[in-house]
Amino acid sequence: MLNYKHLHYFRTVAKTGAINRAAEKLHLTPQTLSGQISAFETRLGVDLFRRSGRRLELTDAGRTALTYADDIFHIGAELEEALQNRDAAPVHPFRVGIADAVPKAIAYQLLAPALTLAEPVKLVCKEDRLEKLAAELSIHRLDMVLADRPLPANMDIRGYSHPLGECGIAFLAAAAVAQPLHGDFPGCLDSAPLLIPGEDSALRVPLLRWLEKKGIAPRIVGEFDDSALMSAFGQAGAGVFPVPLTTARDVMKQYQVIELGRTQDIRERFFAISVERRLSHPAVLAVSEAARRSFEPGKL
Amino acid sequence: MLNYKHLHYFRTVAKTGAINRAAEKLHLTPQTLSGQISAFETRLGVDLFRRSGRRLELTDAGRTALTYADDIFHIGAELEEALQNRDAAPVHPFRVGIADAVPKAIAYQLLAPALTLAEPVKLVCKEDRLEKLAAELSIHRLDMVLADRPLPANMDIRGYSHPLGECGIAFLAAAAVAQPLHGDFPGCLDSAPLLIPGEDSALRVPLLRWLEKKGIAPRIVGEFDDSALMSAFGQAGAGVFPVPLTTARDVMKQYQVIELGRTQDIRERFFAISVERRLSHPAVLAVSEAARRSFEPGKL
DNA sequence: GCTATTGTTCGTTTTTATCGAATCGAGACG
DNA sequence: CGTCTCGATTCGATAAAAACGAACAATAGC
Repeated sequence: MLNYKHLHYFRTVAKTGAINRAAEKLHLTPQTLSGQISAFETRLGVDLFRRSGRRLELTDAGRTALTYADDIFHIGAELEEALQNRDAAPVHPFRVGIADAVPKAIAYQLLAPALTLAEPVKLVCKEDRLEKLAAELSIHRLDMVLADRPLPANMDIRGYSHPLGECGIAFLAAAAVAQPLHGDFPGCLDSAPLLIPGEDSALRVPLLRWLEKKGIAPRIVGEFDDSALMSAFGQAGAGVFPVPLTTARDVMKQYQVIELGRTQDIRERFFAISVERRLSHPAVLAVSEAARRSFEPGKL
Repeated sequence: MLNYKHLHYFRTVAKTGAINRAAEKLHLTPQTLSGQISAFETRLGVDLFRRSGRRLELTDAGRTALTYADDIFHIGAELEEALQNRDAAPVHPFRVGIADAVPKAIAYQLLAPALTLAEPVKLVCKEDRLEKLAAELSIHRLDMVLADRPLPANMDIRGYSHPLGECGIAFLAAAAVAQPLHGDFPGCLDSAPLLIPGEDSALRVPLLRWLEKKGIAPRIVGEFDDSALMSAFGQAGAGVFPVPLTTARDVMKQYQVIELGRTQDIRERFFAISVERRLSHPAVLAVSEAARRSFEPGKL
């Protein structure tokens, strides 16, 4: 029988990337966490982490375990909520799925218009991998999905992807990281520490290709599915990280990082995916219309 | 934070219907289980069971919690399996979803041909509600879904429903239940205790309509999503229960029940749902072809 | 080569889960 | 109506687990 407490500990460590931080988050001491993780690995008979130096990184098995763990605790949270709100008014909420790769600030920016409609709507957000969200969309458990790419063709789902807008990207970094870099942008990125989006992001491939074409070879020190986590690491000085231009100003302010440079060659795009060809849900409509305005070139 | 150990205990009690039996299954004493369940309810702030006499029955909240719990432990089991078979040969298995409403005997009958193919296939079965299975089908995590209805139109999934066959149904009951009934079939069903399929079953509505049209008003004493569970209750003398004719003979033998009568007016149908229009997966093809033979009228 | 940081090991303490014995309540039965 | 049985429950004692403190090992940065 799987130990779900251990699974939870594992997930926290995997998400934060360090036993230290996870221990703090869980209100535990590092030695406890270390022991529990080892016990978990022993019971499973599989190594979840590779100990490289004093650093922990997920093994292949760890990565698959993490995706399952995400599912499990996601449903667990839903369960709790379902039981709490059991006697609440059965209002039909506006259910939006947000692909992991979409920066939270963008998601907010895109969704905000839905909250200012004449009739008040209850917004229910769910974050997950696009694949999962699309499946939920197909069985009408979501009204809309926000993603950084259209609905992939290999998913046999009747859905329509409405482009919301696109923009270039900016490269940001903490001052301590930016200072030592020499040369102009983008040359200064050469051999600089760089954080890149994870495999689920549509940005990843164009970004790597752009670097290659420019003859720039940064040191890729981290890979993040979640852009907020990437920003946090960037703030801490882990490396240079890309953000969509629409949010660059806010990120710089919030995370106290500076801009190294920007390019319009790499385009970050955003889509609203719905099952209806015509956007009829008033909230979906509001989001879609507002998006066109907010991505006007003048604003960037 | 949800206590997953408690959730597991809860699920076992809910599934077995009694603390006693659950305790035995879990290798625990009843008093432990009782205490842990109470603690769980207290922490959740919701009653999961209603204590009616010395019997336990699920509350409304309990029922919803159970469906979530099923999901959670289902994924948990998948996780364990995924980690165990990590170094096994990456054989691409034949992944079949079986809607809850499909009797297990039928599922076996339909799938058996896939196991006798020239090249051996590894069959992976997953049971769930049709809705969930269809979603997994759409993202290619299943090759085929067996259901008792075509793909509902309100799910916006590109899938094709291939009719596998159909048959009438038989009404079975334990001898002790059948004896006191007077009159011919179907009149004898009037005011008889009857078990019916749950809401997810395509059979439910036609069955109720048929009874109404015949002017028969049985006492509906139970409702089951799972036909095997229904048969078990039927065997124990809970009431008369319907089964598809194709399996009537086997059920009568296995559960020591007798047939009250049969009708061809209510049709139980079976479908294979796949994402491809043309059935190309050899195993899917084998299943589909064999189905036509096994449902020949002569065999019923 | 120091030093701060990060993860681990070991024995002890605290918390949680479990059990045995006894109790309660509902239904069955003479 | 009492009595018996069965299932759930309460309570204090006991066992298992999780968590901690202290000490240690390894590494990256200075």
